[in-house]
Amino acid sequence: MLGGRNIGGRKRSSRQGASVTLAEVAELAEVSEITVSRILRNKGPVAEATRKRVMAAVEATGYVPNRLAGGLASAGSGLIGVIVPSLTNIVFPEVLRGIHAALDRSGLQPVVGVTGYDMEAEEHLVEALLAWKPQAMVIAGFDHTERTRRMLQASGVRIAEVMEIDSKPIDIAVGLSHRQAGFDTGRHLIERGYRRFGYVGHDWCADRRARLRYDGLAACLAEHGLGLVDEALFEGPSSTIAGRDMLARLLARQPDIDVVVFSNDDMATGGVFHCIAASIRLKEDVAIFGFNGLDIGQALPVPLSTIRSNRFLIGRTAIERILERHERPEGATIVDTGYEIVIGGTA
Amino acid sequence: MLGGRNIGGRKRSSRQGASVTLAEVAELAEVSEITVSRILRNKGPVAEATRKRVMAAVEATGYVPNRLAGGLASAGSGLIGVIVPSLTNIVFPEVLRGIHAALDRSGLQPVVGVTGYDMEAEEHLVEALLAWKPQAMVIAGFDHTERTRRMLQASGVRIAEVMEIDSKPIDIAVGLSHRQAGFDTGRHLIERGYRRFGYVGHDWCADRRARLRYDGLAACLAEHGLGLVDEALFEGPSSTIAGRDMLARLLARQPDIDVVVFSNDDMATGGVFHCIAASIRLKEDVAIFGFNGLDIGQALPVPLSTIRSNRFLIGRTAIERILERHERPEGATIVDTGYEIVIGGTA
DNA sequence: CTGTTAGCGCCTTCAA
DNA sequence: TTGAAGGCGCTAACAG
Repeated sequence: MLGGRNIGGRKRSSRQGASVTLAEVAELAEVSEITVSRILRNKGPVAEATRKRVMAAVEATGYVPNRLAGGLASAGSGLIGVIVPSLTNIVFPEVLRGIHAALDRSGLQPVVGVTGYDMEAEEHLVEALLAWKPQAMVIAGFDHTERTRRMLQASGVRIAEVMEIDSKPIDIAVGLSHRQAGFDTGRHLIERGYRRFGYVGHDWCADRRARLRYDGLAACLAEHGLGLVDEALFEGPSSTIAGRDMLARLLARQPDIDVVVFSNDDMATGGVFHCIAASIRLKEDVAIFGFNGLDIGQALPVPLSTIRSNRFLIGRTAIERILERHERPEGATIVDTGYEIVIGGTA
Repeated sequence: MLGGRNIGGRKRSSRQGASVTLAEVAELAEVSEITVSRILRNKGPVAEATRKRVMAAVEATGYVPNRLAGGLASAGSGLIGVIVPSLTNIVFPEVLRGIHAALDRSGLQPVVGVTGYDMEAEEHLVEALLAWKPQAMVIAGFDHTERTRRMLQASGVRIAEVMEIDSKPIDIAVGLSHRQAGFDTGRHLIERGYRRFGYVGHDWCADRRARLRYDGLAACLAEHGLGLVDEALFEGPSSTIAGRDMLARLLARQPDIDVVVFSNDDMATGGVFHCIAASIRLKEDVAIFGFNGLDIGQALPVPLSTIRSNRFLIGRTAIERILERHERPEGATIVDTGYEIVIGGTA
């Protein structure tokens, strides 16, 4: 086929992969490089006959375009930088899912960095990812070093700061108001008749959004002339075990608390487990309230009362908004993806 | 400082970011481009004075290297392609964690693709990621289309197929034998005196590894002259809710089953919830056994009996092995990351 | 220790 | 409808 022309004459670098280049495909198809390039990108007019010949050559050689070269020659790299603090906490993989869903078949690929809730690490990652000349950048939260902020600002590309909307973004923020969510938690529980509030939380240094919810809750209680009876804080990341242990500790100190607000569903699930194991009746003896609306909470023997944040939606929306417009607009934008109170059976 | 030299004279393309280039830094520092390049990469000998001057220029300009250009000019892109079937199932984020951990400060970045358990989608992803000329490729499982396998093979880069080791890899496999794990599950439970086995599973089309475990279990039972009394299969992805519902259904049909093996911990956790809600005594009335060894299982009111696979280790090991050697060796390698039976309290 | 030359593989701009 | 020339930003290989 194709006359079996020998394309071996060209001097080939002996480098990685020794992959087929546009030039080789062009030679085999007996057209110029640019014609092959045009056909592969569906750009500009091409004769059907030429297209067929070229596609055959592409097939025959097993050509895979080099996007490094493509990105360098044209403007965009076709990469999206994504920075999350953790993959352990299920909420971030869910944001990633949303990002992948929105990116599907766009020809763009996410390059993911994980900070481990460390702002220094984040700074290095931003620098590293910016070196790929990404089309855009998605980053969790507003907690950046001054230099990180400068780099993002100077990059000129679109920046989505996701998860929260309680601060002013560089470009666009997508998420929910954690402070308001905390406030609404308090109001909801007060309306349901609870008065003696406890709180079980995890490390705030790492998770500033948990702190915002706490602040909102405290503000709400204060507004109603109430306050937290007691709180138990775990010095580490949130986990089911931590929630279980901390609730045990809190109830040992304050047996007459009637509702405990947890920093998130993982912790709250642990609280539910403690109650089951210790034969404490949920809601009657003590009520439990979480945050996130994870699937696991709804599968518990008694469905967890909580607030559903929309992680998938956050990821998807961030990408959608960013792709709408390639250049960064003048003012900042805030997109509120909202939240809903999930009634459940534990509060 | 630096005499405030004007670097504006150079014609600048008005393209994306209009970012600072090596040439500009070089001009400002009054050295050649290659010198700046060397300094930034710590390659070759450089006078301390020059280094200082160059670093100052880098600072002053806010230079960010362009890795597209760097990758094109040198051999490696500095990208690692990673393909997973899902981010919903927590095991894959855990593998990603291992990958990120091993990549930390290596200067390599993962580019992640998600297939949704779809081999067509996987094929597109492999093609797309290969276009970035990745240094290596990590991909979950052995289930690829013929073309996918050809592309991976032809790429010449190192390929790690992770999660399982029950088939022959293209280059290197890192994971555990799911068939053997299933077999050992059977043996362990038989040793503990269980005889009337039930099985609760999820969609096998998507999750072939669950199928392998099932086959191993069945083989073990057969070897002991036993068989599954009954099984309940959920037509969809694994989830806690599904496990809960399916166990309810199974026990309604077969009240005298004494142990139920679940396709994984998510499903098994649902099973535990069903028992708690229905006041079925775990182990006495019915025993439950999972697979994965997730944290959630160990935080349950009764810790789940299960098998711990080592997802983090799988991800980390895959990267470590791959980075050991840049060229793909002749023969295939298999790395068994093993598993342990977690005794727990449900079986 | 530093610079020169010559690409990497592709795409943009112009011309035919 | 196709092609030629030049360059994207960087680095390898050799000089000096």
